[in-house]
Amino acid sequence: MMTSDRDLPQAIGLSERFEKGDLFAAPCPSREVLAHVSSRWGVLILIALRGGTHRFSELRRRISGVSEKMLSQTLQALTHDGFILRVSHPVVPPFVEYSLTPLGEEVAEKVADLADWIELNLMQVLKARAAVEEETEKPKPKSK
Amino acid sequence: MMTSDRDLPQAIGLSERFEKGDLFAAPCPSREVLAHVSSRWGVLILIALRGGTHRFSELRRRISGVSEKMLSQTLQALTHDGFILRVSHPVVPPFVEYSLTPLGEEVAEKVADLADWIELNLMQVLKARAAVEEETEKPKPKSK
DNA sequence: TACTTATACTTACCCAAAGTAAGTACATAC
DNA sequence: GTATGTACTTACTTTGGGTAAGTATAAGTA
Repeated sequence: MMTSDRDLPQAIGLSERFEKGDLFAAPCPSREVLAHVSSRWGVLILIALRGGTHRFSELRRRISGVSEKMLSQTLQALTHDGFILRVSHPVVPPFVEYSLTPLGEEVAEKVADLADWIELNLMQVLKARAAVEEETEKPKPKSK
Repeated sequence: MMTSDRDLPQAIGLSERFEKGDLFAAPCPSREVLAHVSSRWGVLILIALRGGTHRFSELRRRISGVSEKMLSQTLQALTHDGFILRVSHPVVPPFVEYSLTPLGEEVAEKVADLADWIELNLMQVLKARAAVEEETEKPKPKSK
């Protein structure tokens, strides 16, 4: 009963049912796209590439904490979605360049806006956390 | 050697080392905050609450596909970060209201911007995918 | 000559996070 | 007295992410 969407006839394709995209609908492909760009490493990759073209190993060094597997995997997803352009030079050792497509630059901007907000307001969040913890851990210090 | 940050003396706390937040640094708490707001359900919850106060069960029905466990868990994380205000009325059956704090409204706006972009440009992404697949699956149809 | 380094990956393995299903306490409606 | 609705939590299973190692090749070093 939670999956009422799945019960209706699916003669028409997903892309026709969601020309505009509806994130609140479980079967809408926009959720997948959002998952890619808002993923832990997707965000950082998009922001890093705003600075221009980068090689695989440059991204790996820039983004502290990514494993090669996840970097590769996330780059593939974003390339597949048309946000990133992958140019491979068939030389040895391998030389591959990644850059944002026009579509990618647009999302990257939105993602960067969000990231910037978080970086700028980090202290406020940390303070809010402390306040919330105080309230919930000792319910009545000396309330009226 | 990838975790060079962990090797330096940690006499000072994280919040002092990152007053401004640096998402590219693995040990910065801003990554955690970003993870909460950009998580699969975090995004949808924040957007849903932009429309005003909602009860737990209302959110559950609105956000197609969330389990009660994940809704509860994500609400707790966002409440803990100070983005959401939880007001519990001690009646039976339970009545709990969730709403955005001023801090929450700010992030929610950024998140909604990103979400809106994705919903609006879904078709472009879907087309880009088709194009990418075509290129990679049949390398040379009849190239020059 | 042999060893090391560097590149851009993939693959096997493991564990933590996410999803599923059921339980809880109480009250109102049928 | 059986069912329903509320806001959760808990136990269990599955999936995804993280870690480490492997791969092919060439230039650099001892």
